[in-house]
Amino acid sequence: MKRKIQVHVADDHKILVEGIIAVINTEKEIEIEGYSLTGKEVIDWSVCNTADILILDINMPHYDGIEVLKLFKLNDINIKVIILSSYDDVKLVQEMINLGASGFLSKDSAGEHIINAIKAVYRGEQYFSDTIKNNLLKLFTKKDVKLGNRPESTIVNILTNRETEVLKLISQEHSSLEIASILNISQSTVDTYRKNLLKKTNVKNSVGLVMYAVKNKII
Amino acid sequence: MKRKIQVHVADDHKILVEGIIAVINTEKEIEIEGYSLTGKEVIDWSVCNTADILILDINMPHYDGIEVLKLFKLNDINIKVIILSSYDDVKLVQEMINLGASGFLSKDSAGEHIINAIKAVYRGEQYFSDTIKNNLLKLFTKKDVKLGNRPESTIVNILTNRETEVLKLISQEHSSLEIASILNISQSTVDTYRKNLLKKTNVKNSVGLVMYAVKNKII
DNA sequence: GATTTAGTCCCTATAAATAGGGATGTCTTG
DNA sequence: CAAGACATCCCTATTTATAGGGACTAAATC
Repeated sequence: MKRKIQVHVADDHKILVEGIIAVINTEKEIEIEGYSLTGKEVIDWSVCNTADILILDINMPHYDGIEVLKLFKLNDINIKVIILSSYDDVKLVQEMINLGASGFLSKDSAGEHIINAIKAVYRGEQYFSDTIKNNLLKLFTKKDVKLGNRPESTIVNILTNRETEVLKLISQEHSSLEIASILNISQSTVDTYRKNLLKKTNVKNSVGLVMYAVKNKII
Repeated sequence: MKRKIQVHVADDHKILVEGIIAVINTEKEIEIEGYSLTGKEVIDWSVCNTADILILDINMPHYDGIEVLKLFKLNDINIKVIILSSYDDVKLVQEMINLGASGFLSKDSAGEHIINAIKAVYRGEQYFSDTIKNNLLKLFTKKDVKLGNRPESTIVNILTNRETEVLKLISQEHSSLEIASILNISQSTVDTYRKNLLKKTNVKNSVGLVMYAVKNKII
């Protein structure tokens, strides 16, 4: 008898997890290996897992999806990952591909897409939901136009780790001085990050930064 | 044969909707009347609905849950509503009770709770998920302690119209000077509103104000 | 080996936000 | 009518944030 595709689901919304399990149970070739409700649980589970595919929410308590992926990369854990995202954020997609994610599903897509995504990723292919595909296309066409004029580098602005850290702390209502002491760096450095953040995110002030952070699920 | 409880589900995440439908289908006494994926669809559906209970996400495109409730109230639509929320925001709960909601489920609660919530609300009771219950209790105990000392009025802080206007403009990255010119008042006045907002919302700075605005769906 | 990227730090200024106080007129409500 | 809530304005002073510049190191990339 053919071995079924083993899937692990990680999302902090239990209802959603149950939904995905229900959908997957309609498919003979796939079966649920288990599920996690926090990033921590995923990390613990990953140490000695036997599943083929992990369906991973990017927005979870303790460790979020991106941190999970980073840890996977660090520790050479090679499970295939399908990202489950509320926002179809193209900037995040790029980062997550680099971190080893193979598929991208948005939560507003129908259940049948999960099945297709799992099968595709199991075959070694990449899978993108339609909304994400469209957004990626838009981005690439935009990029080409800009590159035709001048090779501007500020289109796909991925924040650096440090910039993201600072942004998180800003969003937690910390002042530059406080952030400096938390990160053990000088206030000048924090101010530099603030300047770079404003430039990269193309907003006017800290309020804009927070809105950016909220929209991009950084906090 | 006894008539089943008819439930309509409204959430922009189709996977979640399917999950809820799957959970509800395990229960004999309840059946799905249909579902909506946007606030607009809910409004259209509500005009001539036959369902007993609406499970409503507060966070949806076009019209969000709160706007839907407001329209229900305006048009005297009397369906029983169970709110499905990612945040267990107590301040919103209060507003939504006033707008006629009967139940509150957080998305991180298990599927069985949906069944219980539906049955309770169908019987005419109110239903609150555990997290929301705890938060409400906290709020009330806090209130009582304060009232024991001095009748301070600043516990359940509802912002005034003008304060809300200013908060919205702050969240749109405007400076105090800009806000003054937009509202045709002096900058001093805007600064006064900022001070009052900081005090009422109990946050440290503009960043905190924006986070407050986001959490309370003011923007 | 040269270039780029990320992270770090500094200087000089100006603009904006925060903190404390007080004050006036309107309108509603007990 | 007195009390409170709301909206409006002003003053002083300090703290933060923003804007512009430059500069160094380590690591990765070309």
